[in-house]
Amino acid sequence: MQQSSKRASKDEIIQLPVPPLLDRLRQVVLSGDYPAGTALSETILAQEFNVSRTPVREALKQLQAEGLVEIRPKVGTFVREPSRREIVEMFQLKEILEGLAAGLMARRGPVPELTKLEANIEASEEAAQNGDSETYARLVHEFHQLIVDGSDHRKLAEQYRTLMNQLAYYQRLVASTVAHPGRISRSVAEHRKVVAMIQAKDAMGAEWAMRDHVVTSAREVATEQHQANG
Amino acid sequence: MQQSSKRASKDEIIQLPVPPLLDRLRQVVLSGDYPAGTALSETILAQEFNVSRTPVREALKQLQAEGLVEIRPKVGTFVREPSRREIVEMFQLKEILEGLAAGLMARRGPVPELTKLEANIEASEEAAQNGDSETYARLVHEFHQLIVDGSDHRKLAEQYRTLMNQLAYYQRLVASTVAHPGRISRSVAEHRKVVAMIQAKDAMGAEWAMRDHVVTSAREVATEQHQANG
DNA sequence: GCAGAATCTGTTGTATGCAAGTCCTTGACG
DNA sequence: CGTCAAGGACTTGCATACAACAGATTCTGC
Repeated sequence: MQQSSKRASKDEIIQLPVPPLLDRLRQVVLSGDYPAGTALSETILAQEFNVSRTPVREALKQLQAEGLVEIRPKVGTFVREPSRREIVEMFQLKEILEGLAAGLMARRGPVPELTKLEANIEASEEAAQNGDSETYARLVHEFHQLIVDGSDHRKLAEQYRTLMNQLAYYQRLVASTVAHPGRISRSVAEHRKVVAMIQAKDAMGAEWAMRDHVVTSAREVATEQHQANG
Repeated sequence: MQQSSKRASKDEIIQLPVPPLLDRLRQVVLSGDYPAGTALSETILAQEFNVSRTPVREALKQLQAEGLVEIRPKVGTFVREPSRREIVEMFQLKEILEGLAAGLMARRGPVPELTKLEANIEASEEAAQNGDSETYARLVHEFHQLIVDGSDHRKLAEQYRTLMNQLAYYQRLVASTVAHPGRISRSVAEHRKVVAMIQAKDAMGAEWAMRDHVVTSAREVATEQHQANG
């Protein structure tokens, strides 16, 4: 009896009652409520979450390792704003990570994610025709995530997640800017090509189609951003 | 007077007297003195480094994020041993990271690292002819590091470093196994090809030459390992 | 009015105490 | 002899107290 309850707590139910402090703090930073440069006081955060400073401090150090905050010794912790250079670098990493993922997925053959990708493309096309940019943005995000998940590569997925976390605030900025009308159909076509390559088990073709798509998207986003700033 | 000493401490001399605890603890884990699975008691480490448990605890959490140790809640901290699957995954990441680095370096044109690479190859050839496997191993490590440094990509370099840290203990294992006699000359040839592509500013060629080299090396290492175990 | 020094507030960094949990060992019992 | 339960020794997790430092502010002398 005691054993059964213990086993249940070791599976996954233990995480449901209260999410770890680290995740809650990460959500605070990623929520965007605090703009870049905002100071995050350990004391205030501790009161906010009804814990002492010690666990808050440990979590903040983790977030610093993830690149989400910057801890200036003896001064304080601040929400970090990636530099232009860092953003470029992160998109380059995004390119090769997703490229590897697509190639690996092509090698795996028929997996559940492939079916979801096909459904995703159909839904994307429909959203594009209806001009539903919000659903379309969600589907694009889902597409890239399906590629990563379908690669069945844990370390890749982990690095990809931290990378996207660092790009999250930037993504928010560009999400508001509406893409060129022609861009959407071209983007869907690129998605189609990636899926086709995976279906054909053409690993190299899938990798390059994916990388090409990421590069094109990033360039588009950069010009949008440039136009918005200029 | 007091001000001058303070300014000196703000430049770079402050880090020389005593390296940060995190780095010292990382060295402890990477040194290999404690085999995988060894328990690292916070109390003992604290006494060892003449500090309290709190900073030790923070550093250990960082090392867990880096994948070097595993913290089992309420049980203890242990030196982590990557699974076979993780090693395969990390070599795949190594492949695309170094590939990207080589490609970026090709795009950069003449940089100091390129000259060092040429010198490295000559030295490698000499070490190979003399059968000096120890220097050769060191030069191989330097070659890969030069590629990464020459890419001038900070985020890549950072991820590469943590990746190689996780592979460090594994590298130690295979470093003892002597490579096939024919492998060394082939490896040097692959290095030559990478450098040639970079000199020719052929980014794609450099990327693929580098990736091919990494894949070949990894496969060689894997079979060596397999033979040693079987 | 102004330059510079002392002060004061708020922050982080560290040490320590205590509670809670895990695991091993020892003992009792069938 | 085997099995299971209770106890103890060890660990981590958290809360709290204190010291040290950075930055802003105020005060003083001119």
